[in-house]
Amino acid sequence: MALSETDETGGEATSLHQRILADISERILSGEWPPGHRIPFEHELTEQYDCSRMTVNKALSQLAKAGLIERRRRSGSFVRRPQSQAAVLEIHDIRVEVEALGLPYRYERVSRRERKGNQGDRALLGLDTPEQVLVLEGLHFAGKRPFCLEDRVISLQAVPEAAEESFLDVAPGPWLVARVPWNSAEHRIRATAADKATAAVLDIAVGSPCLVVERRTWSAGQPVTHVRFTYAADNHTLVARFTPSQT
Amino acid sequence: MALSETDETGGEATSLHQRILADISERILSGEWPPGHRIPFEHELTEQYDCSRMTVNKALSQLAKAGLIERRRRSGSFVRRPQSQAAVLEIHDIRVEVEALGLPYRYERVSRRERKGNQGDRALLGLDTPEQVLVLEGLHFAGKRPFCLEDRVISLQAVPEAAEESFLDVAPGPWLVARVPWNSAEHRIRATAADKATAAVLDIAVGSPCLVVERRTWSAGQPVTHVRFTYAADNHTLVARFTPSQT
DNA sequence: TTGGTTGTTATGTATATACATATTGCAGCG
DNA sequence: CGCTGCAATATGTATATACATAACAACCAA
Repeated sequence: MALSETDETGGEATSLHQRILADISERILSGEWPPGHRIPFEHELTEQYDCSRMTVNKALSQLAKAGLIERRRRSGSFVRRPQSQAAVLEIHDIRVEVEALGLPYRYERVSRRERKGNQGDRALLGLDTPEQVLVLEGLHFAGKRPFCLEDRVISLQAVPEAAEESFLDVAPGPWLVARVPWNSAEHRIRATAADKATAAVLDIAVGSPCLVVERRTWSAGQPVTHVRFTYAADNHTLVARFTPSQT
Repeated sequence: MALSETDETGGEATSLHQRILADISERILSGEWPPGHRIPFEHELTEQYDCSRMTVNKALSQLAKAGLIERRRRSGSFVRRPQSQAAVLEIHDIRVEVEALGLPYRYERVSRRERKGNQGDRALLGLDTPEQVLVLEGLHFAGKRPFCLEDRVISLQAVPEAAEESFLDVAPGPWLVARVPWNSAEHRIRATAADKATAAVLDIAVGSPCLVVERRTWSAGQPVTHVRFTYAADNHTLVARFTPSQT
C-alpha cells in the first residue's frame, strides 16, 4: 500500500532504511512529535513503509543510539527530551588552519630536551614510573607572525623512534599522528593571561588573554604525549557543532 | 551449531554483535592491525565467530560509521588512518557545574529588553527579516561570587511564550531547553580581554582574560537564540574527550 | 594495442523467520 | 485484599536467504 510509488516521490537514490531514519528524525526535530510522544510500533511502521520489521528495527535502533528516542519493551518507543548537550569539536591540524587563512605555514623548534621524566612530566602524561621523555617547545607561524606556541612532552617508552628525530622544522603533531596508530585523547580548553616567556615568543603584551588547548593522548592504553597549544586571543576560535541526527 | 558454547567463553552477557565489535576495535586500537591493514573478509569472520554474515556485516558497518575502518567493494575492509580528530564536548548546565563545585547556585537578571531586532541582533541570530526579539543579560553566581555573565537574544517568533516570562531569577537556558523540543546548535569558543562593563559585573580587573562560549541554536530550522557566556579565566575549563569506539 | 564484454568477488540492502527477554495486565488463589 | 504466576505484547538479537551493485580481472575481438 504505502510506497507503491517508490521512486516518484523523492526521486532520491537513498535506501529505505535511511528514508525511515530521515522521516522520523524530521518529525522529532520539527516538533511534530514532541518529547514523550510514542512513535508508532515497529509493526505499524512496517505497514507504513511497506517493509520488513528488521529494516524498521535497524532504523529505530540507530535513532535510539543517537539519543533521539528511548525504547521500552512492551511499551513502545518514545521521543526523548533533549538532555546532556554534547557537541562535536573538530580538532584540526594547525597547518590546515593556517593555510585556510590563506597564509603560508611554518613550524620552528624552540627547544628540545631529553630527560628522565620528572614529577611535572609524569603528572602531565599520567605516568606512575619515571621513564625517559622528550620535551619539545616549538612555534607555529602564520606568515611571519607567530600563530601558536606548542609545549609538548612525549613518552619515549611509547614512541622510541622520537629519540631519533630532531623536530627542527617538523611539527611533532602530524609526525606522531602518522606513527602512532590510534588514539584516545582528552582535551582541556581554557583562557589564561600570557606570562613573560609566552608573551615574548608570541609577540604580544604580557598579561594579554590567550586561548589554551591541552591534549593528553593515549594509544593502546599507554600515555603517549601531552601537548599545550597557546594561541593569542585574536588568533583562534574553536568551533563545535551539535547535530542530533548525523549520517 | 552456532552458539552451542554461548556462555562459557567470556562469561559476559554481551551480544555476539558487540563482542565482534569490541574484538576488532581492540585489535585496531592496540595497533595489532595497523592503518591500511585489511581486516578479514566478512565470510572469514563468519567462520571465526561462528555466526551469520548479517551479524558480522552489522558490526563492520558500525565500525565503518565510527570511522575506524573503510569498506571497499570487491577489495575488503581496511583499517583507516586516524584523520579528522573529533572530540565530544559536553556542554553542561551552569547550575550543574556550579553545584559540582559544592557551591550554592543562583541566577540573577541584570537587564531585560524587548525590541524589534536591530542589525546586531539579526546577525547574532542569523535572521533575514526584522522581527521582535528579547534581549537578556544575567549573572550566574557560585556562592557570593559572580561565576559567569550571560548575554542572550531570543527570537520571539520562535518562542512567543518568552514574552510572558520575566526571567528575574529563572535562567533562560534551562527554561528554553524545557520548552523548545529539539535543537541543533553551533558553539564558538575563544579567549578575550574583559572590557569595562564585563570586568565590573564579574568583579575582575579590566583586560583580564576571559573564556567566551557562544552558542547559536536552531529548532526546526528556525533560529531560536544566541547566547554568549563569559567566564573569568580561573572559573572554567572545558573538557572534551575523543574515544573512537563508543557504545 | 585498444576497447568492450563477461564473470567473479565482496560488500550493501532487504526479506522472512525464529526465539529470547523484559514488561505489563489480568486471572486466580490464598 | 494482595500476592503469584501466566499470557500477551513489543522490542532485542540472530539466522538463512536473495538479489543489487561496485570494482576488478581476464578474455576476446576489432
